[in-house]
Amino acid sequence: MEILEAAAELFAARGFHGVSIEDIGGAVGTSGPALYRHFSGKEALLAEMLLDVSERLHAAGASRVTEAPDAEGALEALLTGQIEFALSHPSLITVHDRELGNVPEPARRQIRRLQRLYVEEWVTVLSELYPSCPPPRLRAATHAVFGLLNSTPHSAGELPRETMAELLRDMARTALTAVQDTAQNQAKS
Amino acid sequence: MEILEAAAELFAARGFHGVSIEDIGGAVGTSGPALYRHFSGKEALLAEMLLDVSERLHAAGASRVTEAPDAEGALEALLTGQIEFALSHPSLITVHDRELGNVPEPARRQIRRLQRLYVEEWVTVLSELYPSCPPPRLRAATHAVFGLLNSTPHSAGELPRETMAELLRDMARTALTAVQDTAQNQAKS
DNA sequence: TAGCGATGTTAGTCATCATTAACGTCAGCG
DNA sequence: CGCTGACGTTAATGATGACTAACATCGCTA
Repeated sequence: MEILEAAAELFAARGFHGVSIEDIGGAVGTSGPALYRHFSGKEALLAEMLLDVSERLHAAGASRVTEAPDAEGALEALLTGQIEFALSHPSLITVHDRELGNVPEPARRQIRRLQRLYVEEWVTVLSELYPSCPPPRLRAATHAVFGLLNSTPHSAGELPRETMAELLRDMARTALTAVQDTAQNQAKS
Repeated sequence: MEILEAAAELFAARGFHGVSIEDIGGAVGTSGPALYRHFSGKEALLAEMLLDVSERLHAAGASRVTEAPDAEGALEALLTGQIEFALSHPSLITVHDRELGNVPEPARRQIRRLQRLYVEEWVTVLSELYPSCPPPRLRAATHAVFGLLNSTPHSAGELPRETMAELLRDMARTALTAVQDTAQNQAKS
């Protein structure tokens, strides 16, 4: 929906509370209250936006993973999917990890659930690649990789898209090989 | 200052516009307008907060780097400094890269300048380690590493602090070794 | 001890904003 | 033709919130 696109840009730039219904309306050529024909309110709009993102990430991840022949392939698929999304929709990525707190409760739980599932997809794949690594460590590593990949909005335009995608993929893949290096510290404690 | 600490927590949790002057006052035991004895306004408060963070990061980075014997040591110092800061002040980190847009213009430029200087410290050190890498690529890699290190607020409590610090350091260090792998692609294009 | 400067307090004031009301337009279809 | 439902529009309305005013308190020092 065009409205959600525009709202994402605005939310990413100024934050949920920094954007008025008028602003969003203005961005799509209508004025203000027209949006209530499409969304029951500002928070509902945000909820739908985040729900959609979480679903897309989770679903894309799931399908890519089950299609992969082995764990390495699955990781590759997850990386590619996340990078693709992050490069294509930087503002959605930004809003997705900033504004969960502004989603009202029925939807918030569901979004959290999808996010958790998505993280667990990564953790499952990583568990297979690094069986000696305890899951909490893999979870932390996963969040770190998300941070790395989602840095995209901060370095927009520094590099051509394909180059950027490769750089991120290489850095992420390489970073993950470090996850077991100090695993002994974790195991012995 | 206690006020800035409290405000940072609140801004990190709900965003600049999602926090009222009353909220901040309440968090430090006074009520609302008392804050105007210490700051000329809400935006000025944010400006001071971000300016302070940028200065601390930049200054700490600079001093650590000049003390280091070689480029490897300098990178190590930068990593340690950033990780230390990110683990100690997660909400400042969060606010620092979310709310620049809400800082009014005289101060914004200065914060941007400090941020740029800080990034350039990293790029300079990395240039020494990977001379064949063009600076834009190193800049993108630096932002990616920041993203990785600043993932801390998202994985709070998953691991004990020391373990987390080591994991982040190892992942970041390792990720950076990937920066030259595909550098040929960049060089030949 | 009188006065002052720093710091709070409570009660406005004035904007902004989400949301609703009341009122068109108009395409499609009976 | 005339209705209906989708979609917009421009006024309220009612909160909330930043900021200011007017008025304490109180430690300090002349």
